[in-house]
Amino acid sequence: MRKYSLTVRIATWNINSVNRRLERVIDWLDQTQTDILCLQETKCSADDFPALLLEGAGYASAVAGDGAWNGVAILSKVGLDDVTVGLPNVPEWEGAAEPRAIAATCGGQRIWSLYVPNGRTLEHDHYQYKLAWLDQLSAMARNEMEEYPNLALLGDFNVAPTDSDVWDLDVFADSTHITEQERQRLTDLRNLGMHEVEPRPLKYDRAYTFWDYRQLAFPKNRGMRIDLVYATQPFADRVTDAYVDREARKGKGASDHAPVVVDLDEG
DNA sequence: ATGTCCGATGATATCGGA
Repeated sequence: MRKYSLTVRIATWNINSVNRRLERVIDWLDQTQTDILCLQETKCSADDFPALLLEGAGYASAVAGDGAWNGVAILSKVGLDDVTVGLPNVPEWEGAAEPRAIAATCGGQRIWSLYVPNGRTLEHDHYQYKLAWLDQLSAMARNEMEEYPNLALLGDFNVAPTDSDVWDLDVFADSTHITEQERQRLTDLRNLGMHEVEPRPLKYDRAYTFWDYRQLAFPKNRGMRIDLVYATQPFADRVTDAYVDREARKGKGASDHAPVVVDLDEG
């Protein structure tokens, strides 16, 4: 339930296909009274995005998408202005710029919805693409911090910030998501003066945000915390709560990610 | 409670990606 104080509720959720998940997303928005939702892996073109149905639910949409893969969006019922599609100087994958970043100014906040490349394996070109992409993310943040005091980067970073953010470190030996190189890119964001907004778990010790669909990973809590929020100091100072809504990972028809929710004092 | 799910394809089963 909403508190009586003035709060903006912002969330990020990798939904693994917006069209497969639309009813769930709209129900979740209604239940949680979320004001701004960053989506990743919408897996649909901007033209096919269900903007009218979301508008019926009270949300304006900003969308980047070109088909079956990737795709990001921002939904907002507190304003959606100055939309920017894509990172400046974004590295290409196989000759094309992928839809992995979108920004908008929602109320008083500058919000980015981000889907960082997975990297696949350490030997794969996709891993170098991931590192280069994260470098451009830092470059964007450095520039936008000057213009927007209340800036936040939310999304699926595909990086576990610490060893405690994966369920079994041994399983990830020689894998992406935990390497020093990837974590250095998160350190780069902190060195710019951004702060990680760490969500509290609603169950268990760690606030994982992703559990593989396979091998009963969710019931066994074999998860990873890879959906992250980085914010400027003025933004971070307004945070009154942050948590992972693992309930949204339950049941048939769930995404393999749970939403990260951030409550912000409107001041 | 749960032993995968998504979208695409010379499709109606198989594959890449996650």
